[in-house]
Amino acid sequence: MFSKTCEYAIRAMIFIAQQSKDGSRVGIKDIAKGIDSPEHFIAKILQELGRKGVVQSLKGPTGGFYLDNSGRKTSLATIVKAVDGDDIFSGCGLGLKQCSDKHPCPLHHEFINIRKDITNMLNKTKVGDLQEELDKKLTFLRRD
Amino acid sequence: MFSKTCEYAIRAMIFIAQQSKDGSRVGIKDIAKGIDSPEHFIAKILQELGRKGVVQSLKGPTGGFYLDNSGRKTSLATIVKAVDGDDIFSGCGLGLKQCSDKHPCPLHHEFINIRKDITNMLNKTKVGDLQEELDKKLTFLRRD
DNA sequence: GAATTAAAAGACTTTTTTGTCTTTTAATAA
DNA sequence: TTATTAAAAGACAAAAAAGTCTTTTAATTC
Ligand code: FES
Ligand code: FES
Repeated sequence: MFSKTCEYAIRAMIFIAQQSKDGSRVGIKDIAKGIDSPEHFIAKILQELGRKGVVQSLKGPTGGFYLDNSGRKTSLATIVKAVDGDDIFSGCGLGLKQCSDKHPCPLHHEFINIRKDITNMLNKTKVGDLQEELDKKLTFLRRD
Repeated sequence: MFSKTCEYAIRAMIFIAQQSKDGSRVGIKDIAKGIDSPEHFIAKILQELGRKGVVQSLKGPTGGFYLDNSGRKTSLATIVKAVDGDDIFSGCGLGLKQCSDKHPCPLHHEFINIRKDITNMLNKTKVGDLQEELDKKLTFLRRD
């Protein structure tokens, strides 16, 4: 469904939302541990998200990654688009160069319903909502 | 959603169903042209599907790939499982090692509905059904 | 201002996926 | 039975994704 990069990105965003909700920042090492990802790899991913304005960061002592209240309202769709592009939102399920109602592939009619459900789900699901459930220990970012 | 390999596999299966419905066989070159895929690559994919009994083939003159009436009832789920494994049917959407109701990731509750829809769709969609729509020129296996 | 801290940048490596090519095997046709 | 045809097998190559490491830049603390 998502690339490994994108899976890490989503998990990291939720973790950062949780760890920075008091206005503090969280470092790469803690993020990597918190979501069970390779440290340098998630660093690279977050730098890219930083460049695109999806996550905030600050260098130096007390520095790290954080999300403000508006950042907490970021949808998963925003993250997925930034990392994986919009293939999942508009691409053909059977790999034709273009998905089109006028020139549909054999799976088109079955596929567009699912694609719409995925799109709706990603659009309506916000990082902050997922973080709240995480706080209540109803969900988990890693297996131990 | 699916790997390139799996996209080609599904398209090839539908094409083979179409071309072999009169009891004849279709060669690799025609398949590659018919679904717009690299010739040697789809050959390799179909060999693997052949080993797993998902498609039939015969060597020599008048040889090629074909599907009998029972093969035409093959579901997309069978093809996807043979090629991509069952990650899409049971894997965690955020990449945790295991998807579990007892230890759900933040996306679990949103994701399992979509996963169930995908599973149902792949199980109920049969190669033969898609081939019939293709015959009516309602759908297409390639652009141009 | 100097030392320290932590992210940014980017070069590099490994693994996986995708794609290509050549040789072998098996079926048919003459 | 020999030539021909077409898939099977498997080695090989290229590209993309995933992961690692080192150096640079920018904050903070002393
Ligand atoms: S054309 Fe394939 S999903 Fe629309
Ligand atoms: S645990 Fe992640 S989808 Fe079920």
